[in-house]
Amino acid sequence: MLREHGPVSRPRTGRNRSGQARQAILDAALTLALQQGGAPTVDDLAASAGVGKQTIYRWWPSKWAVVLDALLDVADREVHIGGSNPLQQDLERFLASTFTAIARPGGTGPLLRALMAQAQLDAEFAVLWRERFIAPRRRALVALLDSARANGTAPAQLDAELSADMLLGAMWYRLLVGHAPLDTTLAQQLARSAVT
Amino acid sequence: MLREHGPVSRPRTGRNRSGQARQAILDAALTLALQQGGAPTVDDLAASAGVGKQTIYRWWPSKWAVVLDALLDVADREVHIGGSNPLQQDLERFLASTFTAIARPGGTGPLLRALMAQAQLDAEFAVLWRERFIAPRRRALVALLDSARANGTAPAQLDAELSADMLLGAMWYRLLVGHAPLDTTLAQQLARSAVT
Amino acid sequence: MLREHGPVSRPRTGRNRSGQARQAILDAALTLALQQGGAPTVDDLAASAGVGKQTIYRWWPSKWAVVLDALLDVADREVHIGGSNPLQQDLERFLASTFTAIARPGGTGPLLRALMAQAQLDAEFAVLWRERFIAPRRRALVALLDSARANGTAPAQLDAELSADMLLGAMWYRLLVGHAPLDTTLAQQLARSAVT
Amino acid sequence: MLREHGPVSRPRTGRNRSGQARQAILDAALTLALQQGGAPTVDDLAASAGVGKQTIYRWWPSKWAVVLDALLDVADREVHIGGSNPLQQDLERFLASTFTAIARPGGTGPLLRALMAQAQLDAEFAVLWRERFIAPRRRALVALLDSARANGTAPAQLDAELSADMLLGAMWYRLLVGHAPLDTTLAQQLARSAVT
DNA sequence: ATCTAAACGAGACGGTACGTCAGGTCTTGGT
DNA sequence: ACCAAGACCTGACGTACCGTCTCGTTTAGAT
Repeated sequence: MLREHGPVSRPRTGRNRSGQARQAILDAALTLALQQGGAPTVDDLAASAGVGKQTIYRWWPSKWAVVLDALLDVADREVHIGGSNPLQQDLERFLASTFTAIARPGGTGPLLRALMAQAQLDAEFAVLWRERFIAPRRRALVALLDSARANGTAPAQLDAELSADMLLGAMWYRLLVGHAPLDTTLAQQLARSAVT
Repeated sequence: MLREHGPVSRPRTGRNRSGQARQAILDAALTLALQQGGAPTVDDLAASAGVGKQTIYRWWPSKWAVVLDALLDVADREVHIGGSNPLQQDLERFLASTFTAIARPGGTGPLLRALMAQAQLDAEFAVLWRERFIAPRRRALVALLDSARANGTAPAQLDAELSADMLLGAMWYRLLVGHAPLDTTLAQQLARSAVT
Repeated sequence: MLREHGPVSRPRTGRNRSGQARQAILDAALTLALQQGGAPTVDDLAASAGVGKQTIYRWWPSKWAVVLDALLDVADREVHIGGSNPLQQDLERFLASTFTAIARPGGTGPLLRALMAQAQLDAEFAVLWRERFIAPRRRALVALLDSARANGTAPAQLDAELSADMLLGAMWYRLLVGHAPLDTTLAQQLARSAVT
Repeated sequence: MLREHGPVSRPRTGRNRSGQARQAILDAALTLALQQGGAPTVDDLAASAGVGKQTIYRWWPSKWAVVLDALLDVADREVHIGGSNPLQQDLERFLASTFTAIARPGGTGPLLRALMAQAQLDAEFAVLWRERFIAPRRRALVALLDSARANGTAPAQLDAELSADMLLGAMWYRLLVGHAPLDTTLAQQLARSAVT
């Protein structure tokens, strides 16, 4: 949902937004997007949600924003953030759970690839993508690294920003290029490399 | 150009003109692609090259393959591979020259983003992209890292494959997300992190 | 206003119909319709009248019915029916005044064309159009012709129904096709042709 | 076919217009239009003709122009023009054959109504309609009336233009209003009225 | 003075059709 | 034989209106 109104300026009248339609759209978007590994056509999305196209365009600037919203509703369900254990352990768990959510059958991998691709082609969506998906996850990782340095389980000279880019970069690079899998082995290797 | 003809078996008349068309297509592709930061429409490309659309599809499977070819013609012109100096020095030069070619005004950054995006949406192009662009560059970096380990300027336990993914991953991650620039500072940081 | 209630069966409660809204709708309809030479969109009509769309659909079956009502409010203001003079004179006056109301700048011509057009596309509206606009005017003309035959100022063998169709037909044909103006010359010619 | 090129200015290259597609479009247009008594949707028309929508918009400014072209291909097949017999006889035959083509089951009546309606709503189409359909038919009738006056089977003072408007006007008025049928009785009455 | 019910402005909703854009294929006539 | 020009089919897009369906508010007769 993008058109959030601030504190009510004018007494709203008129029919309220249909939560039913909103949810049907998000559900259909997620289902179709996971099935196809990309955004469905707007017509398919509307038809599958039992909704008029205008209702989609009324609330989202593009179908990609819908898919992003749908994704955000389910993302992080399975991701382990941690923060109180030795860094290598927390990091490995974080990465492993992330990789699993992405790479398992029916996982979000194809969807993430399509969304990252769309962010390259559509500057307007790029903003949403960066601010609502990429940045929060990167911030969480940076925070994890910083707190580890503070409690001594990470080297003092560790640069959290740089490490985050290398860790997430390796993940995305593998996901986008596909030359090697995102598996637990990789999670271990990355976690170990971060603490040395 | 993908349908490379073997050594010319029979003297051909139209060949001269064809080579002319091929170059016009590549030139137009590069010019338009750099201008727009993405692939032009096929009609625009053909018109701008003074060529029929069919002539494009006769030699390339899609306009993206054209753009890739055009990119390969100019890529690496400015990239410093090295190999005989201490790793940190070679690596920093390699990364810095790469980043410059990408991030300078009129650089290939927007083009790389668009091609990486397209590789996510088009499985056929993904193969070309991986084999003709991504893999060679990754191989060069892995070779550099391996040789450095051999001559002792890199730690013995360095995992070249993993390091390559982290280094290139960081680069692509920044390029695709755009949260921070690809500059010489980053090159230094990455080079230093690789030798520790 | 179409939904006339019969004798009150049950004691009515609830807010009364707003005469203000009704008039605002008719005014807006007439203004916009004359401006644009056709029916405005329902949204425009409602907005321009400061009214909800439902208020329109509560009282009229379609926007066309609104425009028809608006037209009936102003039609015949300037039309001279006559009946006591020689047919040619009465007829000429009737036709001339009708033509003027239609063809003068800001006249109802464009509106009549649009309504006749809509009657072809919408069977439900066709009934309204025929019964509330077309038929009364045709009846008036037939009555005029019949009374003229009775008082001897028209030929005894004159077929009033046929003549009415020819006179009104010529008018509508010129209005709809636009190959020649609806002017006083035409009124004279038609009036003369009717009495021979 | 609307985009007639003048005398060839530049040697034409490129694929020629597909006569097959053109005919398929016209056939589908006629079939669907007669079935539905109006223009089909552009999607239906394209699908039914096995053609892309763009192919329709490439050659006709609107679907209505297509339907008009389709109608012109079949119009006049059954209309008897005459010209060498007494006016009343020629006229009656002309009108009767016209009425039959319009009013018989599966006739062009509904289509003519829809086209006349569209001409009221779409100024661009109105030009086509007037010039390619209405005017030629009116000219034929005027010529018939004029020649009859010349050979003495029509009154000397007959005004061919006015009579044409009254005859065709009566026809269109009945067709558009629908208060009475277009039958042979009407043809007789109109023919008789023209010669008195 | 309350209650009930209808009409009201507002505006979101499901739908239909529109006209446009781009991709990749096919066909013609000129060189 | 090759090629420019360009017509073709396909499929998706985003927009314009339509007529219906809520909202919460206002108004007026019945209790």
